[in-house]
Amino acid sequence: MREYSTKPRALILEILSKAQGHISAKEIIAQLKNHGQAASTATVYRTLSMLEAQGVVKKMTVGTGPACYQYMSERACQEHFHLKCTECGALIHLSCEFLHLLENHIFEKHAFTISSGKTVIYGKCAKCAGVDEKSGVCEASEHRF
Amino acid sequence: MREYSTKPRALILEILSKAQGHISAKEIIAQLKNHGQAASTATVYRTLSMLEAQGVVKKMTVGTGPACYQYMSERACQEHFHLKCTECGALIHLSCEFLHLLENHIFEKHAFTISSGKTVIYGKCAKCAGVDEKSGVCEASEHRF
DNA sequence: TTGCGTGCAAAGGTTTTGCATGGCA
DNA sequence: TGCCATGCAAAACCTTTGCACGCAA
Repeated sequence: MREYSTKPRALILEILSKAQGHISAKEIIAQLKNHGQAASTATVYRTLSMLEAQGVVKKMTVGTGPACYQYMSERACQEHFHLKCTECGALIHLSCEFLHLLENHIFEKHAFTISSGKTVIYGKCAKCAGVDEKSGVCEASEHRF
Repeated sequence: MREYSTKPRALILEILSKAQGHISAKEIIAQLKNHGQAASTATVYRTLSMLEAQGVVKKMTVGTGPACYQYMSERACQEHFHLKCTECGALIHLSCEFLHLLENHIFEKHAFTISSGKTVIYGKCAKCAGVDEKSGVCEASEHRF
């Protein structure tokens, strides 16, 4: 069962590796169209499934929505959490040291191993709650979709 | 906007309250058929959506599969967090000071207002992860289903 | 009587699959 | 040349929605 190196696969991998954080199958297909439609829907899903099995990408689902995939580079390996605004639907991608402390606490004191990729924290974002965007600063990378 | 008390709703609530742990919409529909098909698919989804908004049931997704719903027997479930084991399905109710610190941190440093009642933290419980149940103790109330 | 709740069917979006063709090694 | 990969279309799956009718209050 050899594996071939094809054009669609190379493109999909490239898109995944350049993506900020996670990306959905739909977005990958959209980006492919800009490159001249070099892979069909079925190929995208089949390739993603293969890459997931190989551990090259990580699959995560946010709520009931479509699955998202994240390329596992050294940098992207930082586990992160998701904040989802229940009003406007914004998804905030958050890597923050405090959340690692949370994981440690829950593990050490409550013997529960958090799966950050699967966990979504619901609430209201600054806009919808009418709060000043940045009352403070935290050593964290945030990315908003 | 008054609310009516109807037969389908009563049946759906009964099935939810008798379910061990979580139950999917599909399973609810299957059980309804045994009772003589007293509610349609659409009604099940509409009712579940309504109950979720009221905080009577909690919606949770395990992997890519269909959404599952779990009846919240205690009304005080708004003030604490829930840990859901993705392997055995156990739902752990957790009131812990650390989680209040988390809420404060996320609010002050990331301007996001967490809704603890709507948030479900996914991961593996001690049994499924093969970890000693209590390596430490925390000032917290835990309740397992 | 009022207007919410229901059922049916159709549509919606995401993901998978069958089958013939195309392309890497 | 031998297989694997691809494309297309259709299907599978879960969930939502439109619309007319039914029913609780």
